[in-house]
Amino acid sequence: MLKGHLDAIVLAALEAGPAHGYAIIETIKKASSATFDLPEGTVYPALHRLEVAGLLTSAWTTPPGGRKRRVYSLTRNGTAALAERRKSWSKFSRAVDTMLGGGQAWPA
Amino acid sequence: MLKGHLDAIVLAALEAGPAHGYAIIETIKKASSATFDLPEGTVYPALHRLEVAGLLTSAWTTPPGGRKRRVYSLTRNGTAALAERRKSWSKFSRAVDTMLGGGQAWPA
DNA sequence: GACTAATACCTAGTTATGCTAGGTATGGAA
DNA sequence: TTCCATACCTAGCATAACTAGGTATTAGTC
Repeated sequence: MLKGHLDAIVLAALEAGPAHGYAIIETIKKASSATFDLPEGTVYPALHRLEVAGLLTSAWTTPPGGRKRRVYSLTRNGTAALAERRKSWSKFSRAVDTMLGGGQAWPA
Repeated sequence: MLKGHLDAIVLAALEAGPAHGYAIIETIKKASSATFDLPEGTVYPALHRLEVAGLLTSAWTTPPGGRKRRVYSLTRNGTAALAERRKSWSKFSRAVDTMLGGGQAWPA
């Protein structure tokens, strides 16, 4: 369970530039050292949600000699939402760290 | 939304010693500087879940000149589960910090 | 040429979680 | 006696993430 922070992670993955769903999954997997190996059934619906919410836009592209891809980009609102999510993650994680006692319990 | 970490927080609140539901809510509120101001409808069912799962035990007590309280204590399994939760929180939060870019974005 | 793996997308339905919104009851203070 | 804080409870709702299926193309292997 990604525990409500999926949106922030997906938005963050798109901060560096537009990408398609499958690539986003790979990016998240690599960037998190495989801690987050998200099934497609998690990510695709999330992308749809975020697009409906106006935080992303998508466009179908067909690279030469490649398959059709749906490429997502952050909208202005998406960028703002990401900043918001970062802030609330920061607050949330600091509070949990405090509750669980220091938060520095397991280095490495 | 406590995002799946409610159990860890409740277990941690009981680490210092047995407590009843209402007190647990107050403890969590204070310890988190009111970041977590949990409604009773969140905490009581969670306590029941944790008891059914064998991580807590409860006993009704009536302090002299006071109301009946249900006091919860960590079981051996509860203590083990807390350690487990701490570990997975640590892993989870480090991964999210990395994804969101350093995690040190908003001090204070 | 056939098969398999990787790429690339999708959705219906299940599950769990946390919350809303209600309810009960007692003790102390105004 | 009225109100607030304490102290417990539950039914039902909303949402999130996952399972488990499906389609289709390209590249590589046998």
